[in-house]
Amino acid sequence: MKLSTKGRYGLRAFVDIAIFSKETPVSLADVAKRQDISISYLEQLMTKLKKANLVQAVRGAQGGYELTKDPSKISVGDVLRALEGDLSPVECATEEETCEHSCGATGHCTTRLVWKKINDSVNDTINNIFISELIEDSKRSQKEG
Amino acid sequence: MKLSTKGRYGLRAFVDIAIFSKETPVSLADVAKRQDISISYLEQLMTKLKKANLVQAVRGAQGGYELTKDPSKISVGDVLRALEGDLSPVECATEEETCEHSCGATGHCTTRLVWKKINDSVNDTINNIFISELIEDSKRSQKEG
DNA sequence: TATAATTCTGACAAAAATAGTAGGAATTGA
DNA sequence: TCAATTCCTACTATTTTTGTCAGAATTATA
Repeated sequence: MKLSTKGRYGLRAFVDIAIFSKETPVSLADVAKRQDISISYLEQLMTKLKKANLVQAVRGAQGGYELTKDPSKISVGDVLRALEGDLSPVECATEEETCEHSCGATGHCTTRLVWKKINDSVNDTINNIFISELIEDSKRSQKEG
Repeated sequence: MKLSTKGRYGLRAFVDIAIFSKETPVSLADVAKRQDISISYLEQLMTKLKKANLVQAVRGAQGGYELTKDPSKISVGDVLRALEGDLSPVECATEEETCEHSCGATGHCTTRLVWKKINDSVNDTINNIFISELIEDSKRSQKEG
């Protein structure tokens, strides 16, 4: 049940961009330095975030990335799903049909209820944390630290 | 964020044993047939469940496995953690120290709050589903189906 | 216009984790 | 004794993860 580095690095990078792109776009070189993630890998992550329409790129010199919307309108769930795909603990937790094909259970699937509940609780959680909150949190800790 | 087959098969196998071991222990051969999981693989899973003191084995002919406690006293969380280890989405979600070593963040870690919240919600969920409920659910669906 | 700073794209590859299998030893009820 | 069973230790194929690399395309600026 571990999140891959895509999700972990990606969310950090996203928050970094959110914080530093207020006036001008942020280059991946800058994100890479601050977050200690290679530029190449960040490029992969950005591809996913662009497809999900969460960031937009400005190409060429002085270019970089910026958010497409206000950070208060983007949830952690949006970002993580863009990076990791569906976060459900098993395939059949999101499908509506029976899960016979995926778990081999004939007829009723005893454990499906469990997977659905896990899925719901994870989504409830991450859909209700917004990037703006993480930015605030970061600012607050900078003052304190 | 997928559960491995250890967790998926293991929980199914566990519920199977819970249901069929009321009077005599259940052999893995029987579980294997009903759940369509190889005996060899089940053996691996049982090792983990035994270590966690959730099942006990009866060796020799007519032997098998049975639960160590009443199914109403065993949560899905107990079983899944025995099979998968810690279910937290990242390493640092359960540790108390800073997570500098695991995520590379210097100082305050912006995203740690997120991982902790996910971790808490998953654990809340699975700690409050008991094996007895899954058994009831299974019986109910047998009557209906 | 030349150059440097960027993103964009696709291919590649090492390492780690997953998902098992295989063989045989040990135990025990009938 | 023997058949059924758990126990234990290796082994291995496949898949996923975690990146790297090379170079093309784009664009601001000197």
